[in-house]
Amino acid sequence: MPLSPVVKEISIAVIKTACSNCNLRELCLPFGLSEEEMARLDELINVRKRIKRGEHLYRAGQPFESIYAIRSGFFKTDVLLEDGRDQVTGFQMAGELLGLDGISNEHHSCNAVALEDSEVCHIPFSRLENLSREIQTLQHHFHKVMSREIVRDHGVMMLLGTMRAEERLAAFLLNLSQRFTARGFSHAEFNLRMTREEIGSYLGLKLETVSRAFSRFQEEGLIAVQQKHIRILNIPGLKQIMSHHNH
Amino acid sequence: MPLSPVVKEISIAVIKTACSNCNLRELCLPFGLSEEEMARLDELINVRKRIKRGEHLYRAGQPFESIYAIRSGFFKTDVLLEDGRDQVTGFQMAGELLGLDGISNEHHSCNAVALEDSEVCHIPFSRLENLSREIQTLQHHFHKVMSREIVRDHGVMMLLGTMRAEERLAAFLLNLSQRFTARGFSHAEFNLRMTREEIGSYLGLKLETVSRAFSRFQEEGLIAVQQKHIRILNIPGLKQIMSHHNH
DNA sequence: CGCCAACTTGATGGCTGTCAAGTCAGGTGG
DNA sequence: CCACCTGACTTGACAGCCATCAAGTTGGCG
Repeated sequence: MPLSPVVKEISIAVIKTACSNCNLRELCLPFGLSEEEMARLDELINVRKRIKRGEHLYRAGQPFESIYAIRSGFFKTDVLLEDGRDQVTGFQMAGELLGLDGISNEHHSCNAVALEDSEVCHIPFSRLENLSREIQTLQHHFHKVMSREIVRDHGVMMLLGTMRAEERLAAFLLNLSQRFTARGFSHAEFNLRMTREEIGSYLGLKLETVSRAFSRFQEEGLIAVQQKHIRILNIPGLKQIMSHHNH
Repeated sequence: MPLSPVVKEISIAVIKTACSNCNLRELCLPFGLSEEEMARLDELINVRKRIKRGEHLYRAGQPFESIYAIRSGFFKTDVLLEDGRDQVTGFQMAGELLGLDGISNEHHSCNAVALEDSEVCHIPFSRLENLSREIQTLQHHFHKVMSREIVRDHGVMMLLGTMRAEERLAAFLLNLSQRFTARGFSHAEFNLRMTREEIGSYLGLKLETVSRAFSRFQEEGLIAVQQKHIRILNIPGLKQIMSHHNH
């Protein structure tokens, strides 16, 4: 497990918050809870932090105490190998949880970095465990969230293990589109928060290959790219590329 | 989520069992429990099933009801894409849990196949949730196990995203060796339960590439290969290959 | 003994990495 | 306001790793 160097203090503003008023509660941890149960969750999740673009929410090696729910913004997580190689393991957006990897060792096993100015809800993990021993719905939903993370990771393994560059990028764009849609944003038009290099790292490709694939998609009329701005023009076309698997 | 066809009934022998007598309890779910707590877990995990080599423990698409602890034997899990591609997502051995991916959807998202005659303990999941609402140690340990699975998957993503063929195979062998050691077997000599094709699928390589890498390791005196029998001769050498990352 | 699956080894080709040069956009300072 | 600078991106040329195709070998089992 790579240990990170001493961490400089990051500027985090702290605000009161409440799940019961949060418009993400259908996506996030409170899903399925009654009014009264949600009030109890509110007692626990009462701190919100602002993280500025580029700042770390946590770093690999730091003691694990809390998980975080993204209230707004965009994050990446990445892992570092001893020999200097690193890889982005995921991009997280509003309503998703960060820090689940830290439960296993009592230490975080990856870095979480804000890709834009963001706000997260701070959830002390032992208190969450306490509460989920009392609220079955919460317990079960939390287990589902962890399990979903495992399933997601299997999907990424599939992508990395069996797909070619353009298939990977198509899958990536479709995934982003679907997640933006679930949050009420346009499914067809969005700004990428990450660089080509970060996309490449996530997809197991070099940034040049990502760039070429974007250009190729544009030539074929599947998308319109202008730097970080993406418009998806042909979703079925992308799906076909994703599962072409041609010989 | 790929749905599997109707599943033929598999021959499963059912036996009484008990965690308190199990020599894997330090690796498995009962870890850290008191005598009395373990007795309560025993009430829940009272069925053991035999799975013969080649049989499925469960299939993608089947309703999820239970997780399984491997009592003895060896499994693989794999996922299938709509277009026919598939990939092995993991190899599991004694003391490890199977089925965690099914919690998220109420349906299994992968297939679990025995690679040798095996025995598993059947753990009804809702009863496990009930009990872990009462036993904090059990709850926390279960969370750790799920989290460990996430961390493991990140490691595989790293492997698939950044390593070359020989690095992947070295990492794979070292991982197997370490897990055999943890179970009291020789760290240096073991039989592979899986084919070259299954290793390749897991590592994102073709079977020919796996075979060539084995031959290369043998030429270099790092291992001795005879079909499925492996002797590891030079662990530091393998570690060096794994993290060579040379230019 | 013969068959078959699993494996090994060789030859070739293609995808993607690498190296390099150039373009673009945004931010800073004069 | 504009020039400049820098990081991000694009595009091209080439090379290398691994996939593909093919042939042969091994070992287990009926």
